[in-house]
Amino acid sequence: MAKGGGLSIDSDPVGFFLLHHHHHHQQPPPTVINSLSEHHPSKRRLLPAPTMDHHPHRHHAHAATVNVSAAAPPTTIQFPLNLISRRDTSPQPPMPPVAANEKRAVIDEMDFFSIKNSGETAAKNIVSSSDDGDARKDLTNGPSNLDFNVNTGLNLLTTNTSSDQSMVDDGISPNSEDKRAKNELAVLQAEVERMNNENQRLRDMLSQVTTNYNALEMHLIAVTQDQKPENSSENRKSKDKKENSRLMVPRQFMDLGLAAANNSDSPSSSERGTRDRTGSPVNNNREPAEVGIGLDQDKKESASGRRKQEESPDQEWLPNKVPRSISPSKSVDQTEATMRKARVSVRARSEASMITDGCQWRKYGQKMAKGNPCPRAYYRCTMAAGCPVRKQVQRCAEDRSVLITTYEGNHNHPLPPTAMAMASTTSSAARMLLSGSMPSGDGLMNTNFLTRTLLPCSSSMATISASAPFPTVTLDLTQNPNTSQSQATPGQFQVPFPSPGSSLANPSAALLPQIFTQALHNQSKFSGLQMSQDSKACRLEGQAQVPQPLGQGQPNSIFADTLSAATAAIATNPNFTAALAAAISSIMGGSNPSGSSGMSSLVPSGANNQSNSSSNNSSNDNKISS
DNA sequence: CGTATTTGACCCGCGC
DNA sequence: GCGCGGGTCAAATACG
Repeated sequence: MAKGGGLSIDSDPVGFFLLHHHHHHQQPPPTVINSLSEHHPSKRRLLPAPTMDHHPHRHHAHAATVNVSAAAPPTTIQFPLNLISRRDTSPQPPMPPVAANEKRAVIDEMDFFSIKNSGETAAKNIVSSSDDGDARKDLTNGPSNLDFNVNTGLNLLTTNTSSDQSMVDDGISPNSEDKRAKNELAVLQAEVERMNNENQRLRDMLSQVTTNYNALEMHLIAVTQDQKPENSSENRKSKDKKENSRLMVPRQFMDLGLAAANNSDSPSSSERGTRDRTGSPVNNNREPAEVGIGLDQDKKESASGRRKQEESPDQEWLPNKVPRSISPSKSVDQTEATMRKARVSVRARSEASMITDGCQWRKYGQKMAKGNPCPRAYYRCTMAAGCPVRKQVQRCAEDRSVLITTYEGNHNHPLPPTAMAMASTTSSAARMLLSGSMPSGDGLMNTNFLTRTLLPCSSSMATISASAPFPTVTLDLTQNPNTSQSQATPGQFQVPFPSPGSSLANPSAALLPQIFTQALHNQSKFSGLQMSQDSKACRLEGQAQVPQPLGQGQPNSIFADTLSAATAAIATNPNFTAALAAAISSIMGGSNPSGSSGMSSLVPSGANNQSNSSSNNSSNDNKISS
């Protein structure tokens, strides 16, 4: 890291300045300098190079740095997401809770997605059991793990109550032993009861979800019928899709995974010209088509967009982005102009300077942001030439142990499975935000939808903020297992993992974004569907999206997917999994002849690919600083 | 020598 | 119109 932290630069300002003059601009040098010095008085020389690591102590806590939603109350909708259980089984070694502000061992990156880490179990299994349609396998594997986990929880509990055998060994009288046995029994009974309750609750939730699904399906059917005239082929496709979804919910999951893996189609785009100041405008037109990523545009905007090319919205993807602009003419432009870049922000406790998300990043800038003593680092994806994806990494001002990573844009290249989760998360979130830009009706609905879908297993908090600068979805992985939900869900064993942060390193944690993504994605599709009757838009979505799973272009599958996502989310949580396995499989079985297969496919599919190839990729994984 | 990082300057939108 | 602040560029530099 500390590559000689900028010693030299001071000397050459002149030459530098000259070179930059292509844009002879207003600002007289002095002003700039002044302003800089003003803003960041000390920072300049003070920050040792890589700064991310150095956090003196907390000073003024202040605004959440990255535009994490926190800012806008009104536009911010919070809902329990629940994807991850903090506790996830993590033999996870590192990271003592949080304490270590001081002596952070300079871990370069927190391995967010690597599955290899510490033989992860649950998540891995879930993921790995794959699509080969061997449902049984999945079930068997899954449950076993699940059971294991559950048991673990119980044990812990019992242990807490001092019911361990070891105690006996310690030489306690038979009497006490009896007592202990009783206690244990009581505890177990309580546990059982709790489990029952939880089951009940979950069952209810499932039924609710199912109901919703049906309703949505009906709705979708109605909608699609309306659109029918458009593209016969398209329609047919969607229809098929629909049927598939209905019959084979599970399959969809698998599709998701595969699609994700396949998404490679866009590589060609890599040649998208140097998006530098020079080329940006020209290339832009084609990019979208080739790359086919709706968000790319955003990206572009961000990258070269600054240069102000913004108003050449390609109609092609325009629909995607600004689907439902209300007043066509103006709104479109405005939307364009205002086009905000959708972002996904992940808050996680980490001592590392950066989380490992499976991509390769190159740092291209670092700046002090107002209100946060910690510098913000800017990274760009380097896995492909023109990849527009950027991310910002910054420590939270209030809690230096929290690392805030904000992603922006879609990758225009194939991603390693390990990177899929985050990538698809960002793209989906962005899409959702953009498509659902309508704060009112749709947005709300969407949110509710999502919320309800994921509610069942909420443990982490997701925040959607459509508020200013950029619409942002924030995944807060720093919070303790959900509040409300946890209580509602006695079945959750929170004991095991006191420090949520550490759990992030777990694979299961890694699934969160993915799950979330799927939900968002589906959801966005849904909203998109509603708003845009333009079949084209639909098509674009189906094809273009790189990271996306594919089968989803079709409307009807949406809910199914979401459901799947939710299920997957649940699956990530061993506790829930155990409880839900049966229920879900039964439900799946309802729509699909083979219940078991349904279940199996559910879990593994999306994640599946990930885990499988992850092993390979892990090596690839970003190596940013070090 | 090639690649990655550092870091001041530049660009641009926004609020006053 | 100006200044602020966020984001990006790219020369200089460090590193392997």
